[in-house]
Amino acid sequence: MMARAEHKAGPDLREACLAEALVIISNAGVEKLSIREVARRIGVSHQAPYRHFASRNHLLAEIVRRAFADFAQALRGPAPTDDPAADALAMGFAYVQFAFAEPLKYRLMFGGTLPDPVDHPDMMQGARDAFDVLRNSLIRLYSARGQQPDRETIDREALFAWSSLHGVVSLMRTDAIGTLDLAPSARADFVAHALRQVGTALGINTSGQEPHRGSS
Amino acid sequence: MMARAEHKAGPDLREACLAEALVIISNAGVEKLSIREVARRIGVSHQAPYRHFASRNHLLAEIVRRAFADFAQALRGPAPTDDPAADALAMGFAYVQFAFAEPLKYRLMFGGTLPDPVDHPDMMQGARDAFDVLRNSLIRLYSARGQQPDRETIDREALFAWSSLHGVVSLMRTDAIGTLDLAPSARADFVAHALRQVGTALGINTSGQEPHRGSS
DNA sequence: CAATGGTGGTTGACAGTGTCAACTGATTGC
DNA sequence: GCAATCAGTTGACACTGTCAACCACCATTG
Repeated sequence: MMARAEHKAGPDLREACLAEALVIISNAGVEKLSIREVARRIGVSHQAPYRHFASRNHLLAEIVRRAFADFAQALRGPAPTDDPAADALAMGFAYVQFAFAEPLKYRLMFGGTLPDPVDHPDMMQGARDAFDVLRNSLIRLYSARGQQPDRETIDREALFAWSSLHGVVSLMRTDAIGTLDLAPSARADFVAHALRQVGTALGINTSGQEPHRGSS
Repeated sequence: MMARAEHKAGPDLREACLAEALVIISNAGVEKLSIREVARRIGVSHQAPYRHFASRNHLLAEIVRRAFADFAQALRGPAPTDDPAADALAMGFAYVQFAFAEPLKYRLMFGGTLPDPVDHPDMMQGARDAFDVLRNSLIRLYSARGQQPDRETIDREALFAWSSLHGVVSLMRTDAIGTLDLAPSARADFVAHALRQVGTALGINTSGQEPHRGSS
């Protein structure tokens, strides 16, 4: 009688799983992601996803991998002009914008609940790509000043820039910032201000824009 | 025959649970923390901890609360001298040092898997305290320069400093930094360099220490 | 064409989890 | 002395990930 529900999703069950997993994560958080729930929603047996993902973490790792890839792409987004300083700032904005436009992905990438990268070597490829984008932007920046810093210097500055941006976004997203009783405008300006400060530390003087406190 | 194991822990079962939970978390990560495992290790029934904690998250929230309290204490640690700039830098070091000395607690606080602060109002008290410590340090810093910035400015700068430090530590801890192929010395100097850069952005010129790149 | 094997799906178990409910033994206040 | 409360117990229930065995189909070969 072949009653058995007609082998639902076809060959794209893998994609369906990934899509549904994203829905779950965005609704209930990553820790609520369960393979059984994914299967249930798709209308397929609880074991079916295991044909496509060796474990829950493998499913999650694939989602994270794509998130990193998107992230790297977003950083590559602003086409380079002939002003490396402006480009660097644009990349900073792109970073923050991505974090706000795709909070889900961002949280996935930097939220700390990643599957162990050792078990999922490809997962972090996008992270490496993104870091290269940042490195290159800094190299252009230095080179426009007639400097040719060595790799250590570049890596140091890149790490600093990245970590500052990450810290900014991270504090924004953490509930920590919600529980601090901040002056309202401070919270609003926070991102722009932090970007400006990072620029300052890297020796970019935000063109035309006078720093609003007189010192230095 | 009163065989029932002699009501083990006494009134400090609560403390025993917290201690054992810390062991579990440090060995296997926070997501492996389970009330049943805690109970099992202490040698008590799987339901006993519920006398002291309404749920697994309440147990976790108490651990997090103490971690934040310790953190605030660590930031208060360096006694203020008469050099606010040096004090601010010392606080930066204290921040990073805490993160390295107590990676477990730090990960708990900023790892992103916190119980919802709305359900655990006291949990973040230490975070607010720590932020106040930072605010005060900056106020002293400005005031030593003869400035009296308003609260928005202070909050902005405090957020920037905090987020940068957090970003630094966060990248250090994330496996992300492990998967980037960095110049080795860049990784080693990273923290010191970032602290210096944050100081630069805040207008602190690290005394006697010439910035190693010539510009401005 | 028939046998074969892989591929994608199924059901059924098992151990582990959080948590509700009902119970028991001791301690304590009246 | 006795009721109440506290601290811990056992026993369930629903949920999870994952292993194992099974089944249906499709494409391949012989």
